[in-house]
Amino acid sequence: MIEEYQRLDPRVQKWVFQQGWADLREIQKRAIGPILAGDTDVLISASTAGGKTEAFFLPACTASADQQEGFSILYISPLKALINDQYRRLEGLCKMLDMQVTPWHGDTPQSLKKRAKRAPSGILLITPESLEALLILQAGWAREAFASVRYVVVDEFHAFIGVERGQQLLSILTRLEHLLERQANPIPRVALSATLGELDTVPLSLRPDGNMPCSTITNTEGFSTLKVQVKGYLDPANLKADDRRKPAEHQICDELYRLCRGGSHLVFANSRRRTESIASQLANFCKERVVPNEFFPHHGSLAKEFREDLEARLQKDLLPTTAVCTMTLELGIDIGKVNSVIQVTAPHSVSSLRQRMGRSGRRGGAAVLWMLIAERELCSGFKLVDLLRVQLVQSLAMIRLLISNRWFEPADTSQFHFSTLVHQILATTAQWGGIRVDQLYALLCRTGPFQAVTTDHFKRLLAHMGRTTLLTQMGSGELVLGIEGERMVNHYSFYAVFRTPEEFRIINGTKVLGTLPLDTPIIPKMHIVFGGRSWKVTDVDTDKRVIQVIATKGGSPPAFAGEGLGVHDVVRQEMFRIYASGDYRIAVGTAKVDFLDSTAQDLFQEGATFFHHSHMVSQPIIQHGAATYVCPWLGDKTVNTLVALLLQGGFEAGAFAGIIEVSGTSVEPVCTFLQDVMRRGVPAEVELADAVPEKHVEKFDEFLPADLLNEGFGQRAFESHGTQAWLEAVLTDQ
DNA sequence: GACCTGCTGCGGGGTG
Repeated sequence: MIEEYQRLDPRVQKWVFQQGWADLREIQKRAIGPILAGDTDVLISASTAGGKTEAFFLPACTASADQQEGFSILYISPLKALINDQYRRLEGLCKMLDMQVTPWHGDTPQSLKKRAKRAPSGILLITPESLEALLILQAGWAREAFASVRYVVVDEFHAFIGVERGQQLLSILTRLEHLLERQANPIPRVALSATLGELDTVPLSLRPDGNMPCSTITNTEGFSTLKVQVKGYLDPANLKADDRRKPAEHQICDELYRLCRGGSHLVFANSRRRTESIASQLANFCKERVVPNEFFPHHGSLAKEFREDLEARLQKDLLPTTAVCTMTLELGIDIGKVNSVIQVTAPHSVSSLRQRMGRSGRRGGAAVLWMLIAERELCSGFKLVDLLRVQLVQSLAMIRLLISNRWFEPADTSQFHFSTLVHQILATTAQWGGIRVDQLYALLCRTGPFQAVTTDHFKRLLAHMGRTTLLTQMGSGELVLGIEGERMVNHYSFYAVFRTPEEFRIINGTKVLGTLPLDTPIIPKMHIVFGGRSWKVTDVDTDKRVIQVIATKGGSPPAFAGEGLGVHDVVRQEMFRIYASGDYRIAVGTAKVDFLDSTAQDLFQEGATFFHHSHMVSQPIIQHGAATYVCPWLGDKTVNTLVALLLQGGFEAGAFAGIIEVSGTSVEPVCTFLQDVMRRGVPAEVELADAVPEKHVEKFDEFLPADLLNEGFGQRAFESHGTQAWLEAVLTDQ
């Protein structure tokens, strides 16, 4: 391996020496060959703080240090904060090589942009949205400035796979190669990513037409040691004023105070609302005990200065600090490692749990995960979900899948992304001024990322875009922007492909505390919790979109916006396995490890006992109280499909945590109906979507014709084939 | 019963 190091530019070697590094990491050594060769795409996959950035930049800078004119490295990041980080980190190395580095995003000073505009050179650090703007507004300049680009590198690539923004990025890269006439001789794409699930599928996510081979470099180190404990809490029913029992959240805050004070921890509380509420309770505990506060909230609605202060405090590691946070501290930002990670309420997915756990484990020590789960004290008339203790069992299933099976959810790459296709049709048309239909289809769907879109889809979409004046077809057959299309493309809000709810600024006096996405009314005199403190609303200005507040004591949390996503088949099947065996423990060699405290064990026994008394091992459809329950123990696409079918059949049905409740009926009519559905065959996803009234989920969905909207929505929400298979498996013998 | 990300060009006013 020493020879690999020798292949780096002497000035790069000198920089490595100055860092005081004893040696390069394994992935850094292994990346040198493929990056220097520059004849393949490269996937570099390693855990947080694994040295991925240097693995790319050391050889890439070696290869391009002496190129004088034009950008040589195009670096793309999903976060502005990450661009600023990388700018600081690259300064030293690039000074050594006399290379220019330019950060370029919405907050970058014009002076830096102007300098690069006059004399583009070296490394450009940019967001997909800013790159989109360059292609649309400055295509001629871009063609010159990027003419000799040697590498395109995408940071946090996992954050792009299978989502709208990733489709846009891939489409932009295809358009760039086309603009530079590099189709026959593509620019190598390098993806830097946290460890990914199914590595074999990633190259196609990086280059959908497979027009260049891909080298994969991963580090093999996993968690060295792992300590996990699940703690259960009982939320008392009918609390009275003089009750000595405490609500579950209060018990959890007591526990958090004990576990966290004096150390460095991350508490993931899943919603901004719960994040606020827990952080403010913990801050109160510190106040009551007259000790300095060390508990702070961190989420996307909080003003940047509050977030950055907390990030800096965590990174400096001089004072004990606990961040109560949402996924804002899950990836990317460099905050170092913490003593432990604490998950309050069930995680949303195994992959997110895995990312979070990766934040723990200092200096090669054990990673520590606590999971605090509250279930309600049982009362008469309770629903199946409570009786089964589903939240607890879902958490146990996720821990087992992560640790025993080393499994986590793969990205969903089967979507059409019609909304982003509308955007890319407009963007490409704007970039070229005019374009032929066949060229557009070849670019976006044959070489670009919209491979699932057929020529038939494409024609129907273009016809609709013509009818709604997004596009106009010239006599020559060329497409140009229509009146509505011009209006959209010329507004700065066009460049991003994801939808944002309307936000209000929260202001105390003259100080902006942060922003709040609003979909429920906030009324004057209402009390809210924000930024870890309680406030009283004094004024709501709907024109300026401002909420004025003054400080108070106590108060109920604000309502935050958001939408749900799906639990995977594999998670629900693992839950079924745990219920059926009555055993959640993890096998280590021949021994079985228990990782629950006594309250959690009791709660689990309650759920498992109910499961067995109701014969749910063999009976997926049971009656309880005035309702019948259908329990497929499959992912939310199948659950959604069954609910849609039952509603069409005239039943009243709804689903909670994967369990379908059909009210006011018994097992027999439900079975008869589902057997009938099975014999006729489950309708296609697109037909099920037709019965859903509100299907506008993504930003440009409102510009789709009804048939494409149904097809796209059906694909993301339903699963007909799997539902048919489940019906056949459980109903055939009955 | 979620969560997160991003954005141009131009004109007017102040400062050195």
